[in-house]
Amino acid sequence: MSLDKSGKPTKMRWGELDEEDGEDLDFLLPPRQVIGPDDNGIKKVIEYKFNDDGNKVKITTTTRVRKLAKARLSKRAVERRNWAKFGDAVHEDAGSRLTMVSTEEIMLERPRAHGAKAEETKIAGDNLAQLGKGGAVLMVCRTCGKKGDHWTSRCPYKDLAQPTETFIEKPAATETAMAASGATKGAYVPPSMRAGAERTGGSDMRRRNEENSVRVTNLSEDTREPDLLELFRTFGPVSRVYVAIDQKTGVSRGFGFVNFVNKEDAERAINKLNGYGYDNLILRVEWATPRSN
DNA sequence: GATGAGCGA
Repeated sequence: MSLDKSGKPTKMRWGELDEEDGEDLDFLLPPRQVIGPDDNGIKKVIEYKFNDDGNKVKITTTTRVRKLAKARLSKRAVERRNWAKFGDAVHEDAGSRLTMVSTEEIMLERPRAHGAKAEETKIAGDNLAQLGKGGAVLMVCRTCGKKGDHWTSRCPYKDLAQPTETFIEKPAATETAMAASGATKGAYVPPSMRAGAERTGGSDMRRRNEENSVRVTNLSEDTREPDLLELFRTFGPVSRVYVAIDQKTGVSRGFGFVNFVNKEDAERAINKLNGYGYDNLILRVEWATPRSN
């Protein structure tokens, strides 16, 4: 309970609360201040009020912070309690509410997938501008770079590892690359096409994607891609696994494909796993014939 | 016995 200097209770009773004479002159009073709690757990609150006679009264409330609670706090926690408050909490009585709902507005920055948004919009705008002029060729094959002829998926060279000098010139510098292909600023240039990239002899051109493809048949119905990967990865890096699934029933069709990065690994896998008992069935593992498309 | 899905500038 709080007492003022004369020993009279200072807290107003509920009944008295709204019965004062309308005037609210509280803003004329000095601000309320909180001191402590000090090392002994003593906390003082100094407030000023007008009493019934309209005189300014200083009210000092002294309380003892519960020792028990304090004892439970770690040293670090006690230390944190003494940190200076910031934000809206500055106006809060220390310890009056341990948790408070923030009324502050906090702007969150949205993460972007890649590149700057501003840049993207600009690019889109440029394309639109070109469209407007009617001169834009939007169909550019990403494999061979040919414009207006076919999509990447229809590229006659899509199974080849890299475009050769036959249909795309290797630029001297990145800037030239962008200028030559008419690409917008910031377009991706694959490492193999960057200036200074070494070109391995044209003869050992490796096939892309579909190469070192191994067909696995006689799989049990519940064999899934992770299982296949688990089984085949012991031979070397695997670039892709696929298990044919019946689109209607969702059931495995009993065969799949595994693509190896290295041909030798694929070969060893075929030799080792063909005829290998797996899930009570005997696997057949052999080279896959290229996909017809 | 059997050879794969899907997207779009």
